[in-house]
Amino acid sequence: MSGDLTNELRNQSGIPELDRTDLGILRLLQKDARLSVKEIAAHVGLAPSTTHERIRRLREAGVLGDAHAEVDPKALGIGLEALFMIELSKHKRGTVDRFMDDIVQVPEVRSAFLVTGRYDLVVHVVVRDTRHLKDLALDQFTSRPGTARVETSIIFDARQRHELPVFGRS
Amino acid sequence: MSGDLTNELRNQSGIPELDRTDLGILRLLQKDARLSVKEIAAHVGLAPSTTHERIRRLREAGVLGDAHAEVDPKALGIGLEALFMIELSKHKRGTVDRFMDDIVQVPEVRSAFLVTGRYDLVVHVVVRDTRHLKDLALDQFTSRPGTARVETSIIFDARQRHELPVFGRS
DNA sequence: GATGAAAGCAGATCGCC
DNA sequence: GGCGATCTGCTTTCATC
Repeated sequence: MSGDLTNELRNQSGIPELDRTDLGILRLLQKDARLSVKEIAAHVGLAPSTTHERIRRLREAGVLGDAHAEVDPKALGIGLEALFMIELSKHKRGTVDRFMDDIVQVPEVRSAFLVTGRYDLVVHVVVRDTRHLKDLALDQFTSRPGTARVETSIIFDARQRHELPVFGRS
Repeated sequence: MSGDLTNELRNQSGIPELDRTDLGILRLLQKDARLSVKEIAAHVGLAPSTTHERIRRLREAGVLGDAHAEVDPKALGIGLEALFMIELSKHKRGTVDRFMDDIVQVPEVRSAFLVTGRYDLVVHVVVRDTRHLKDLALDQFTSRPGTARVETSIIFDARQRHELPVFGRS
């Protein structure tokens, strides 16, 4: 491992310069992380060895992160998903950071957002059924110190994009 | 390929029975989809060939889906994320489904949830900056037919879990 | 940087238990 | 269903340009 290689890729803002090929590689791996180097090479028009080196550098620079497999929630007994919209009573840094750290440890929590606006937190949870949702809301959220109010929104339909857009830097 | 193998795994509810080993494999691949079959085999205590067959069956049954690589948003010029909380004026099936289909095609949209409660939709978007966020809100959401009101919540902090909990079926 | 060749290793198949 | 041997093909490295 050479830290110097990483620095070569980075400009003063700490963000590596990415060319069309890099962006192509990132796009393909966001769509399907199980693509072989050979397949990616064919798509971006380079040799497998070159493509392999590009991928290695993108990983080393932290631009390309881990890959995560999707699993069918129903197969795990997840029958219901919901959003908790939460208002906090205290807004001190320590309290809020602690709250985020704590709830992300709750198994049913899939993601948590600290936001501006009417609510302070939006938390996406997965549960077995409505009974489970009630228990989760009461045990882990409504009763938590620092929580002023929790609104529960059942999720009827969810859509996901796995490819981030590219805006460049100017 | 044999469709019969899939059916062997499934019970009358269309969900395959999963044993401890299957759940272990799913847990590992959710955490890191790039683990080799050999590494997974070592963790679950089976031979690589057996583990390989387990993984093949989980994929065939649709329990194990695609894998997606994470990319650093900053490297793509994404400087800001937000949630749009949307109230619709029409709640007919066709209108709502169409709305979901449309917005998930917008490059800045990362996920969209159709929910119960005060709002009808919660949409997670990624943008370059506040100017970009304003343009996106006005051009793609506020002005869209069927939209009654849009509240914008800037995301200060976001946490994600990649491992789903297991609730079993009883 | 990119390349092709070589080496090393993982994925995939199969007969057997 | 699980196992180990086998074969194939990909990943990874490296000398060369």
